[in-house]
Amino acid sequence: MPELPEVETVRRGLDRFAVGRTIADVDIFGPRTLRRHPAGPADFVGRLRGRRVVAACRRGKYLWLRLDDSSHLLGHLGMSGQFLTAAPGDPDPKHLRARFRFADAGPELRFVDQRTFGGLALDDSGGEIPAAVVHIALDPIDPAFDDAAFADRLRRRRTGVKRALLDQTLISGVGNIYADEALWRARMHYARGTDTLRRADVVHLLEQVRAVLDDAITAGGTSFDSLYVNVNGESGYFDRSLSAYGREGEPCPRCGALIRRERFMNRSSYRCPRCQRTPREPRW
DNA sequence: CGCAGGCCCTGGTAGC
DNA sequence: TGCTACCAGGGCCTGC
Repeated sequence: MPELPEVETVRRGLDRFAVGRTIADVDIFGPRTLRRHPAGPADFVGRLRGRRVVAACRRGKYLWLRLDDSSHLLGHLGMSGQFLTAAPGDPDPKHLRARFRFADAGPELRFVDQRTFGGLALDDSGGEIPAAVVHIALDPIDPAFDDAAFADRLRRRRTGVKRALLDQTLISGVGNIYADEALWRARMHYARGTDTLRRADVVHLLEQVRAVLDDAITAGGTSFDSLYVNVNGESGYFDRSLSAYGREGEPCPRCGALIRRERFMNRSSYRCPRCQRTPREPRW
């Protein structure tokens, strides 16, 4: 599933593929992809025609293209969204949701999304970042991320540490996979109460979050192709590097105990029962 | 305000 | 074989 590393890989792809080009026309397929654009598809398409792409930006799992009139073409991949490139006239893939044609008649950009949790919107409210992104916290690889402020906020919470890592208003970009991986690296149980963490525990956890994100971005970067605007997150390029997530019944790479899968927050959590002991007062 | 849980969505697969 | 149930889970929304 696309989390920060996958979305960053897509952003880099869009940076090379789309920046500097002018949008000639857009096709929208189906009603769901623009559900966050209340003005509707005609408005969306009308505002995009003739706009030049100025920059490809990202915060957490949101990405957007800044356009030459200071509006933003905002996208979220959800669970299955992909941006793909194709030659004009190539057959439409299943689950094609949007097609962007460019004035240079070169390769087009397609938004493909099987499960339609993803979506697009156009924001021309004039802000530096799209209004829908304002409430999203900085992500931990943003140079402006404030470690001390994060530690303070986290320790004031009264919840489990994994819930907090998945809260995009506290720290963005971390999803189920990299939360489990970072907690495994930090030897921390997902139900550890945030209010029981010492400041040093938070610092250490944050180091593990950054390490796993950096490793995944590096892996995504190596598999990146100039004409294929990666990536669906299911392509598995980082799978071999996962230590706990998806490895139920396999030995912990650190201690050999068998990784467990547990239902938590209506999704699966993977942990090593020896390295990540259940706390005395868990906060589920 | 903080926090928890429901809901949206579809294709693959396990089980009967 | 064909049906049902379950699984993947990010983010918005609601209710307490």
